[in-house]
Amino acid sequence: MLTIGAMARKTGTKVQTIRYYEQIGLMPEPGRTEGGQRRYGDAELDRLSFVRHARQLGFSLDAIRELLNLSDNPGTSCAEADAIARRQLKQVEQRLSRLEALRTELERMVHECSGGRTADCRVLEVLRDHSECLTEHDEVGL
Amino acid sequence: MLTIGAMARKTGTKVQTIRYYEQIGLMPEPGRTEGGQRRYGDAELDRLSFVRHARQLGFSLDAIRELLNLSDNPGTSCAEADAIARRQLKQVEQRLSRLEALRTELERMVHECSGGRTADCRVLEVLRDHSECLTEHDEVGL
DNA sequence: CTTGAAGCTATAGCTGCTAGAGGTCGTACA
DNA sequence: TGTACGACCTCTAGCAGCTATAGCTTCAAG
Repeated sequence: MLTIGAMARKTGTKVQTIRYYEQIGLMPEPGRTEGGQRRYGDAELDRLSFVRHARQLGFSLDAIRELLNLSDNPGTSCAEADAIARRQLKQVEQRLSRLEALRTELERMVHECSGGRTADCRVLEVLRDHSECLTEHDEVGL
Repeated sequence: MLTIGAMARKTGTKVQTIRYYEQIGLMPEPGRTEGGQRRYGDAELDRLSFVRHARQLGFSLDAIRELLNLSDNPGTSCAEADAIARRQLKQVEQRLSRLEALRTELERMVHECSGGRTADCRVLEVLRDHSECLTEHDEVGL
């Protein structure tokens, strides 16, 4: 039987975060000692690992909830899990291309700065005048 | 004289967001009509454009506050603005490499899914067992 | 003079945690 | 058996950066 602290150590999660997952229904309510402290078994450890791993891959808590449901019903088609993963991949790709545009723009800003006075600082100038941008970059969004 | 709605349209900002920027001191308190409605001039429009553009480039509101201060004092050295931009560039580069690792991992998950039952869905399997990952991907962080 | 869009304030909510206060439990050691 | 002390408990508030709602007032066109 694992304490919440042991769970936290094994999964690299903060104790508070585990309690938060319980609160929002991602983790089940565990058993308690007589004094009211949580005690976990291996199933809960696996579930928490699943959640953490999915978070590291950038899945939202809502997506993870769905994935957990699918994982709990092993007979159903995996098409849905696949769809969720594809959606996530698409998002990551979109973010990547936006970030690449930003990198280009920032590099240009930084390389053109000659180190003089702010009056003619290229960094500030570019920020002042959007038309100087080579790329479109509307919304960074995560 | 521009209404808040006109400002919003011209800069692609929500009206509420402009009021929010005023509240946190990023935008100055504008003049008002007798009835209490905000009226803006060109200086405010420029400032808001600056803020929005910097946001699109991923700068935090705190960084923008600093950049605005520098922009307001044209005599000072632009070294600081340069430093802020470089910091931002570094962050973007870090995010890029993390996202690239995620993309690789997600692609692998998705490509290996054969479309069967969730019992042996590769997507769920990978999530269950972190050791199957080829790359390290601790923390996505924005 | 009326109508309706656009403005106003104030407050709460979103995601995904994280931190703090103030108190209780569990266990190892003397 | 007592006690010390770390780990646990609940509850609440806070972070970024907005966004949305409710309930009201103002502005400008017809």
